[in-house]
Amino acid sequence: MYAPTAREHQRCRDILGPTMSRVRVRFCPSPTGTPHVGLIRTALFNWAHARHHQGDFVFRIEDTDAQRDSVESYEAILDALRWLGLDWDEGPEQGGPHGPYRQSERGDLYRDALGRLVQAGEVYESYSSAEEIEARHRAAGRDPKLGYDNADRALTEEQKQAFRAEGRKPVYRLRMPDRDIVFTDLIRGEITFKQGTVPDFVLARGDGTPLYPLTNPLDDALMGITHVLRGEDLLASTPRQIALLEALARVGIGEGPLTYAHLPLVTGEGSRKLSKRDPQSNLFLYRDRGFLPEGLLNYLALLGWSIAEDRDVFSLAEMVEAFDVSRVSSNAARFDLKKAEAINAAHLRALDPADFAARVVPYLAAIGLTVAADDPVLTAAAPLVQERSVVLSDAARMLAFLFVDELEIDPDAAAKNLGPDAGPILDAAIKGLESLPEWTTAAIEESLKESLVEGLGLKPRKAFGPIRVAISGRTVSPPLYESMELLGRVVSLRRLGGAVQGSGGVV
RNA sequence: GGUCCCGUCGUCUAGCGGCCUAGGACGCCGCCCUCUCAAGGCGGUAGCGCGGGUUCAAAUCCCGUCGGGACUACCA
Repeated sequence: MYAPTAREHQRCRDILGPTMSRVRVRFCPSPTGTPHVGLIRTALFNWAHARHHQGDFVFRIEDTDAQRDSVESYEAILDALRWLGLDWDEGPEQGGPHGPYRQSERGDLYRDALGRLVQAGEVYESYSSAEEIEARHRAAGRDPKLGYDNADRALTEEQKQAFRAEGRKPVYRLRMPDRDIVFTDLIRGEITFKQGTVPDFVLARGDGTPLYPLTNPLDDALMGITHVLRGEDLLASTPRQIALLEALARVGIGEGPLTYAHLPLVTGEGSRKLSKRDPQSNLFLYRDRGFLPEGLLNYLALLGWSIAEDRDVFSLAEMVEAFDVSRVSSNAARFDLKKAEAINAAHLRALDPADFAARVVPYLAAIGLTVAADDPVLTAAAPLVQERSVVLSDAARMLAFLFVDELEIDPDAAAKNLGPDAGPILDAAIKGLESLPEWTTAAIEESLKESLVEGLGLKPRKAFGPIRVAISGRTVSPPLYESMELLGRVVSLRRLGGAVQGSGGVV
């Protein structure tokens, strides 16, 4: 029977807070571009946190930038989550009590909140241009890159009138509190931002267009979010969000600051954040190659989290059971394709053979081969390639020779194994095989060994190379005798005969 | 420049003051198995950035230093 230790209990309280209220997390991508593996890792950790605590996983689309957002990208994100099996309790195409879940449809809410903040004096109109701010810093001998200097905090009505008369448009800025902002990050511990280091920031344009710094925390408040698990790249914006959440609470929206956990960055080669431009970041490239959702998710989980000291292959269900955000590592993690492949291969090998066969079908289709999931040849051959594959496209490629009419022989393989030496080997093989009473793996093996190893006195390696290439077109293939049995006597002999033409005939 | 985060094998990590002559995994190397390639088995390679301090005892706590990174938009 499970009994939490004192430490686990304390950690649980730290995570849930004193009220132990229902956990609600959110995944809130902006639909720009292709889903990034780092983004998906964030979704995974949020999802796992919600499921572990029997909480809610809210999915929200932050499409407030008409310039960059696209429907393709929106659909790609939904496609990605569905492919991976990360289901959401509230969100697009699912609904929920806090909708709409696309920010482009929440304009009224933002206007209302902004109005309340302005009325309460939490937010003020600011007319300084970037050039003016920089000029003031220079004049005062300060670093010009310091950012906004809070100069418009106390503008009088006359001054504002004067600016408007010049035709200038204001922006709305939140008045930051005059004190340090301290919060406890679930992963990093206590973090302090000194008073005065975070300038008043822009919430909305003069025409009322709400910006991310407003909409993101506001929606969190409106949707009752309790925990924010996000990339470390957003750590620096936390004091602003806390200040906003406090201001919102004062005007009757939400209950103040949330609990934060800043996940380590996912880096690429070198130690830089994995770029959106780097193909390695593109989730769909992994799907196209035939990564399994469970394999990729398992690997992504390893980027910052570990399930146990001596294990790193696990299922999603096991992850949900064990996931504890406070045990996520705080240092950046490099995306390592080799390891991702190894983890995926482990999941691939663990698949039930019929399941594996069914999953290979789309990858056969991708190379132009229409094969039914219950095709007997596929059913028989799938297990032979299952443990030889890292991704499903590997399996499809290895299986292809069984389903093509005209075998295409890899030129390198031919050069290596179908040279002049091959003629006699192929001839001897054909001669032995032709008279076989039964076309079975065992019979084929016996025949080939007899005619080549014993008959011609060849080393097995030397003997079977040409046969393999003639049969499969490649130097790497499923086990030879099984392959020949599956191919059938007629096709096998035809391919061997064809190879003789191409090699021995040249001599 | 400023603010903040981070620093254990090449990489991802375990480690929460004695169980650490630092454990696992990927990678790499070697051997075994073997019709190719895998898988599997066995063995090996390699790490606490540095300097102080606290302590009987530090990878673990503190300070400093060096190094890396993120952010620094009327984008999200």
